[in-house]
Amino acid sequence: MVTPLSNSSRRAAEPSVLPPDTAVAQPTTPRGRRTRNALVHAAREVFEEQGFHSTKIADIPRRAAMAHGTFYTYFDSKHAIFREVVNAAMGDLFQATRSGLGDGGSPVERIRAANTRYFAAYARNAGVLRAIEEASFRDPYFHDLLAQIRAVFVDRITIGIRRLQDQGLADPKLDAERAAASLGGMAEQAARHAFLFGDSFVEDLTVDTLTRLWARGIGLDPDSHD
Amino acid sequence: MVTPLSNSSRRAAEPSVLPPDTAVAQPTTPRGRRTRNALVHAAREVFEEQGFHSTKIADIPRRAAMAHGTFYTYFDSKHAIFREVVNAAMGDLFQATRSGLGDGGSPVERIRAANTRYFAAYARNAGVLRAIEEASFRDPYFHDLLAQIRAVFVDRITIGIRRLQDQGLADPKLDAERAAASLGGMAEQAARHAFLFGDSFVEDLTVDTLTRLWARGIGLDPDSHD
Amino acid sequence: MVTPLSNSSRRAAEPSVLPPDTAVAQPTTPRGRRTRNALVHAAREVFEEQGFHSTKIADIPRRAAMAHGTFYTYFDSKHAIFREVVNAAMGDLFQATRSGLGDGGSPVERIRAANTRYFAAYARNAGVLRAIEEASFRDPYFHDLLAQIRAVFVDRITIGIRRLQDQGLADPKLDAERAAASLGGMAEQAARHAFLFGDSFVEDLTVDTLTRLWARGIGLDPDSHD
Amino acid sequence: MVTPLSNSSRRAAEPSVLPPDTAVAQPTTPRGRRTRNALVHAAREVFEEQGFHSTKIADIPRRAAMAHGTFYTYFDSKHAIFREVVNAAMGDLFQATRSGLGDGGSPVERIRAANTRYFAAYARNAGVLRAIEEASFRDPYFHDLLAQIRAVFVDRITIGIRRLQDQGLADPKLDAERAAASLGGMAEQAARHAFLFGDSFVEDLTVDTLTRLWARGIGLDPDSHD
DNA sequence: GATGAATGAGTGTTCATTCAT
DNA sequence: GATGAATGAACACTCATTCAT
Repeated sequence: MVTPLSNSSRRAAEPSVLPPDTAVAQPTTPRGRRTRNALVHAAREVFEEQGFHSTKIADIPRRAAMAHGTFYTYFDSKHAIFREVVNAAMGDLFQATRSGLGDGGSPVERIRAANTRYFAAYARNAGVLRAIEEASFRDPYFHDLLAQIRAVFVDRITIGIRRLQDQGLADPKLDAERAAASLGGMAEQAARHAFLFGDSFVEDLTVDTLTRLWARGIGLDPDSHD
Repeated sequence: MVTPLSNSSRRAAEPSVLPPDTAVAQPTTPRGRRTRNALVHAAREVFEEQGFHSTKIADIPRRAAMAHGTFYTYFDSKHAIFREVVNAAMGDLFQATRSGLGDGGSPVERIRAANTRYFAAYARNAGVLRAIEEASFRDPYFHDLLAQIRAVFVDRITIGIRRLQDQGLADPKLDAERAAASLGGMAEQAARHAFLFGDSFVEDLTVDTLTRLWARGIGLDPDSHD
Repeated sequence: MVTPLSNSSRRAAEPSVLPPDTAVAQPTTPRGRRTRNALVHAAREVFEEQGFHSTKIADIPRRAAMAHGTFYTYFDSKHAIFREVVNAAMGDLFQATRSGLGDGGSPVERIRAANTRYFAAYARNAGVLRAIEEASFRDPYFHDLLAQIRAVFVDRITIGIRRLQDQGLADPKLDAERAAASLGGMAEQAARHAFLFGDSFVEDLTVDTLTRLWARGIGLDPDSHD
Repeated sequence: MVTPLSNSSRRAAEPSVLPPDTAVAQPTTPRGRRTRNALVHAAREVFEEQGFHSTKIADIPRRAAMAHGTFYTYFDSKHAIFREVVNAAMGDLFQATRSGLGDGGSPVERIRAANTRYFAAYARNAGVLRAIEEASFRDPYFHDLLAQIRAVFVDRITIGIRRLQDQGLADPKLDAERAAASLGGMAEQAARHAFLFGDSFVEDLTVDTLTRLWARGIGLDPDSHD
């Protein structure tokens, strides 16, 4: 889902979505570090432009203006360097959707704010997210990664719904976790279409519609301001 | 989205999502027809098992127990035979979600019924849908195909929402088309997770949650029975 | 060379350039004869249009609007059917350059007339001649065939030069046979460029220039009329 | 025609018959240069032995004792490497027939000398010329290349004939360019038969006969020594 | 005889990976 | 470390030929 809502508490124990790196070699010299960074940077560009499968390993050192063989000094495979690219992008996604949340405003306003931040973060990382999705069809590592990312967001949303249920504001008959999965999926799908597949996207209208459906779906009155 | 709602009317003019076939040769003899069918069946199996990109052309005639070259008697490319497989699966998807609809019951019950049929049809064709998604990342033909399929479902849903708005049952402030896209996306995403990615799926609960969110999202009371 | 001059005598013993056919089967029924003829006719068209190597066996029955397999009822190979096509064309070439020759006029006029007939016959069979040349690079059969055709023409020319030398009209220092080969080659090359390679060809001027060079080359005065 | 005559002047502006190279990669290291050269050398051998069409790409790296894939490091296609081979051979042909020309001797002696040099250069490059002719039947690039080569030689001869006409030595009624094309064609055809098709070739006799026909054809007395 | 489907050896091309310099 | 050339397994595609109907 890769979708927000509250998040509120739990600044600490977000499960590590980012598995340990298994790069071939960690550079020991500054020169080595520079080369490695240049490769990762080039890789992000190439993956964004060409997607995962169309990217040939040779494309990456070529983009970084270095010799083909240099790639293998630092990475085993396309898979390995893509992990690095993904880790950076996912860090941004989590940070952006977490920071400055959960404070003021009515529940509906907080849903709207979370959705707005979510769309912004998704848009920034759309190229990488697209490549992850593409890779996930054949690569269990990236499949699981996406599942973990979604779980984080679903957890956040679940907590938010439960709190609203506890406060008597949301429909107590809803299965909070399943509702969170559904609503998060709705937001993710909207973002996928807007940013991965290039469907027309009018931000305000989309966010507004999503927020109305979401709020009313769980039993809030989207037009109230309490 | 690949999601239903009503549709009721318009049994006739669903726009053709299935582009004209461009097969290399149409067999003229029964034997040829059998061989071609065997290839298409084998292809469906292989695509379901291995996805689109991992499938090598040679896998298909091998699965059908015939010579490699026979493939090229009937098809130009992996792309060409996959179209055939896809056409059959999409035909089922449209038929199943269309037939026997829109009749009795309250609006909420009709939403529930449509979602139930949708999930069933999606499950039957999950393997092919997964391969289409995979192919769509690199192949504009399949990208557009998915867009067209979604458009058909969004249209159906849009019409249903508009009717409920006309009847004073649904929130008139909703942008019907955008709401349709969002709700259809919610259902599609749920189906994707359940059937493409193997998330746990408890049918009744998922359909129930979706239906509640959907109904209340557009302003219906999910617990009313009118 | 494939070039004329006199020819005069020797109506009989022209060496057989056309080797025995080795077709797979000679049809015994009228239907079979029709089928076989249709194949040969189609083959000529296809070879003229596409040349020898580019022609695929399947092209020939397809052009003749019959089943692919029928080809093998009558011919073993592309080579075999091409022989048939070639035999017919070579027959025309010999007949046309032989008939109505050697009669009236001065020696120069007879040379001019022979060249004119030669160019006409070459033009009629240009497509086949081009295909023969193409085939001759890899196929000794057609290589030898061209050599034999040239030999016939060179023989004719040699005899003509010898007669003129005997009559005191041509340079007695010339090696008649080698001169015949050279002059025949000059005419053949002119025809190749004009008809095989599509160089510009102004018939009168080309024939006139060739005839002047040829006549004066062997010692005749091209402007005398005796 | 690929035939000389004088040329004398115009040492400079011979039109470039050799189109720009379109090689895939130019090696940057000595090792790479060695490999590429080895491929070109091997290719020349293979093309000379087997002709153009019978040569399979795999034959070339095999002859050079390297891996199949190495071919594609430097060349796109058989066509591309053949261009390299051809460029070298054509360079020799032009240089050899140009250098040391036009100096001493009577006009007839200069024609004889040019023919002698031409036959020698043709013989050195016979294998490549044969392959070019073979390729030219299906490949416009090589067809045009042959046409350009001939045009260069015809130009040279035309200029020689015009000079002799201006000096009152050659028949003023001759169309110089067409005569050049004819005489050049005669020489080329003689060379083709001798070196491409293995006809018997007695150098002195052939050159002598050609020279006599050529000289007398344009109006010179082959037995005069002025 | 005629048909047209089936066969599979032959060839071209790509690209991840290794390795000598 | 960096370089870029060399490798060869993997895969796509063609087409002459055979053969059951």
